[in-house]
Amino acid sequence: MGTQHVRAPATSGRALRPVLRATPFGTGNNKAMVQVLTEKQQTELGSIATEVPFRRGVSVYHADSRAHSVFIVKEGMVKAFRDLSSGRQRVLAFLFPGDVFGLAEDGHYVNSVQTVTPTTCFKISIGALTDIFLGNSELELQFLIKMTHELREAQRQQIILTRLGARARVAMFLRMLQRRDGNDSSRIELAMSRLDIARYLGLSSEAVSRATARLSREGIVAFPSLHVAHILNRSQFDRLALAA
Amino acid sequence: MGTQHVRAPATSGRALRPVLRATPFGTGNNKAMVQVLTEKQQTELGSIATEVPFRRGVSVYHADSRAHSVFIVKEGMVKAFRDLSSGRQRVLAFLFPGDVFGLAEDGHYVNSVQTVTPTTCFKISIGALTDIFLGNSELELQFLIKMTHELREAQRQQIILTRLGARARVAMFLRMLQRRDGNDSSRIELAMSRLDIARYLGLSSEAVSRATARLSREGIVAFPSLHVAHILNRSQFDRLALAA
DNA sequence: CGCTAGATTGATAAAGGTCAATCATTGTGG
DNA sequence: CCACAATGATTGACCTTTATCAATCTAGCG
Repeated sequence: MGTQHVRAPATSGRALRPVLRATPFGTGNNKAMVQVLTEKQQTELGSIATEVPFRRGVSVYHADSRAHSVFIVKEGMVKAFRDLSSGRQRVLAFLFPGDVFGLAEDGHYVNSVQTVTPTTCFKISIGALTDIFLGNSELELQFLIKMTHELREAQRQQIILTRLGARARVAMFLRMLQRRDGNDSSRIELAMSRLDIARYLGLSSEAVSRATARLSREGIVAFPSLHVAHILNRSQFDRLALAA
Repeated sequence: MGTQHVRAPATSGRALRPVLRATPFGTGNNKAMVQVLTEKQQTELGSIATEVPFRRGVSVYHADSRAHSVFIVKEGMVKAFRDLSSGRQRVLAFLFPGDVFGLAEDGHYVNSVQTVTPTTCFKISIGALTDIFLGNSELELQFLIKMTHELREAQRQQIILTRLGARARVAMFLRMLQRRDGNDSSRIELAMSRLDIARYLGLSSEAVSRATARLSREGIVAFPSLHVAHILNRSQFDRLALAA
């Protein structure tokens, strides 16, 4: 149990200002993820949120446990996963600042969530959240937009998981991280382990190793350290990563 | 263009009564999908909906086209898919009565949608829908619940698409259809083609053929016709289908 | 500075993709 | 209503890919 429940209620000091990032329904954002909350919405949401810090590699909650809270990542990164009966683990998503997790089904969490890096989350009681929704349908709309966005991400992932070789999967994964970072820098931070990448891409960790080794050998991507990637040949890289 | 736009506004005759099926956030439904709209919500939604019939195998809309409407399946079945640059097609979901599709990103549809069987949909202008959301946050909440539910489905699919053999994937697919039908009958209707099943399961159509042949040879599932499956050995079947 | 978990590399084998041929089903026109 | 054409399904042979097993290797961490 890594949960520390270090409280930081809105009343103590500065008000909390959660950020929610998504691609809105309407035109105008060129499909980019943007902050979808107005200042007013941030304040209202912040008023029912607490800030919870987690160390790296600790559990936020387990699948099938009773769901009391919804979380928004403020800082850091977590993984949402399920442990399969085979003993293996499947990583369904990596969640970054501005991402939501913890919306339940039938009162229970569907996935397990663990931190990958030290992470701070906004924690919001599900009851309080739905209460606020009743009086603030615009805020609620932002959550609807966010969940739609996450559905699209999951569907994109479905495409990657089939009919794509290990090399291409790794390339698309790197591109995903790159776009998350926002900057178009050729330098990409890989906070998660190779094993977690494998669990996310539906490959064995060996296959991930071989794919990175090959990308490196081919001069497309350099890996100066385990947790840093550097795009060397952008055109080759894009050819792989945009294959889908 | 299969769209016929045969209008059936709420004012002409009986009011439309859309059904929205999902697993609510809260406890009490044993994870089953239920109708989440109250009669009042059905009426309100129906008042801005039209009913649109489609023949089988026609396009409802194309990916990346401008999004004007959201759809709810009333009767029949559609598939949501993307055409990949390789020329192949990936089926992301089959949608049944009570399912929603057409929520956009950046003003454009994300997937293409075609009917598999003759289908009737409720068609709702996106503008009218978001307008209604502003004054009816409870109705909006049902859509949030629905999108969360669809996200879970997509994640379940991610699990199936990796680390599961062709035989097990087909078994899980049959089980999914069985649960959709609601009844626990051992008879399952397969309206879609083998090729669409393959596109959904991330397999070649040959692999689907071989998997069904093997299930049949092993006496687990019989296929009296191309579009009907019959579970013969329930325990063996469940062992395969519940593997994830 | 060693220890341990994670990462890499190599050899082998199983699973599914691909290509090719045949069979079945469905829809069409006579 | 039937014959035939066309599309979809099945089966077989072969090959590519990746999982698996096993042996090092390395990077963090105490």
